[in-house]
Amino acid sequence: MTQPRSRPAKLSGGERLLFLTDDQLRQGVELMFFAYRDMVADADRVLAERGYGRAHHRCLHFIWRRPGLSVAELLDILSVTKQSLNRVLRQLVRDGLVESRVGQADRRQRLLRLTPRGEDLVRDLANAQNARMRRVFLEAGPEAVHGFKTVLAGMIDEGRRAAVLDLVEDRFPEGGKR
Amino acid sequence: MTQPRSRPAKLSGGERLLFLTDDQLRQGVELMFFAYRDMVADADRVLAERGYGRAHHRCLHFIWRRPGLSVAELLDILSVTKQSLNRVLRQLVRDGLVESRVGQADRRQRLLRLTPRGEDLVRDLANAQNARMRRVFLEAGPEAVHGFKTVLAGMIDEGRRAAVLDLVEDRFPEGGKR
DNA sequence: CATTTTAAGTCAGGCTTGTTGACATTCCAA
DNA sequence: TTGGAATGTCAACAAGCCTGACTTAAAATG
Repeated sequence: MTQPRSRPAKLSGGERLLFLTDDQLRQGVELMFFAYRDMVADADRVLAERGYGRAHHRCLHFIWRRPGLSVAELLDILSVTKQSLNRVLRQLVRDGLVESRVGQADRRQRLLRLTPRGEDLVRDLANAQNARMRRVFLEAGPEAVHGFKTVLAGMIDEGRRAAVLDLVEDRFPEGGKR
Repeated sequence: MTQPRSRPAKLSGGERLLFLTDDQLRQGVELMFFAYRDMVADADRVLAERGYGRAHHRCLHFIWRRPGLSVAELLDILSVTKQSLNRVLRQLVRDGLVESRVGQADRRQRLLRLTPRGEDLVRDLANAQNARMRRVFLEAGPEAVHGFKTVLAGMIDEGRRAAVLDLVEDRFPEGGKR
């Protein structure tokens, strides 16, 4: 930091590791900040119309992805405290977007699923957010998208990475759970 | 740069547009969520030791990047309200991490720069965050990193993209401003 | 010069989303 | 049967964002 950014020409043939300078890393971090901010803004607009926030979005999204999951499983995905999740979940149940059933096998559990109205909102949110992604993916091309995903996957904490990728890529190693 | 770089094969076959399915878009969004969350956690740990939050980090970071910028310019980069920024900025000035000087050309302005102690904290924060980026970039390789950046850049709101990329890539088109 | 506009800062109050702590319920295993 | 673990709820608080309504100072404008 505070070093002169030397910039010796472009990536020339045998030039390796030039993409690992502090400057390159900083650019990666800054791009994550700006891109993430603008990405979530799309969904925020839809949420604001209905008086919800990002916490509600995340909650709805992962219930949609794994219908019938327990509160504990959702807690694990979101990495928040159960008290924090519960406030949000209570609103969604009260408003009829999420249904909470007592588990049959273990009656301590509450198993969550979307109601039809919940599915409607999730669809609206996905449409808002996917529009940006679709345009960008199309412009950038499959090569770039592949690199994008590779880097993002690598940024996930090592200990959780496998489980998160199972979720994202729709593999369900513990799938018989409900 | 935004051109699809014509490297055939290498990906999952010769199929076209398969990377634009709703499922692929969803994966992109989810990966952004998980990767961003884990990335900022690195800096959060350093911040928590000193009693600061992410708002302080962003503030310090962009003052470091553009020493001598005005409050209005910082406001524009961060896209928050001045009340919100001011609370944070006041703490940083009080704690001696940021210096606020009256502008010479326009004495209404307050021009911001880091003190040596501010630079120390920025360095610590950058080290914490860069460690993850460096490992990931190294593992993923320059091709993937290029794709990563291309996609992120495309996700920035079109109206602001050019200005943001000037900032990120260290070009200063409006650089004579102070 | 008088007026208007701009830059910055402040006070008051509200919302979302995160936190801890205390507690009730349910299940299971010693 | 009893104690511990898992699950969920209630209450209180903090961070960090927001809006709205000002004030002060300086610059720009007519």
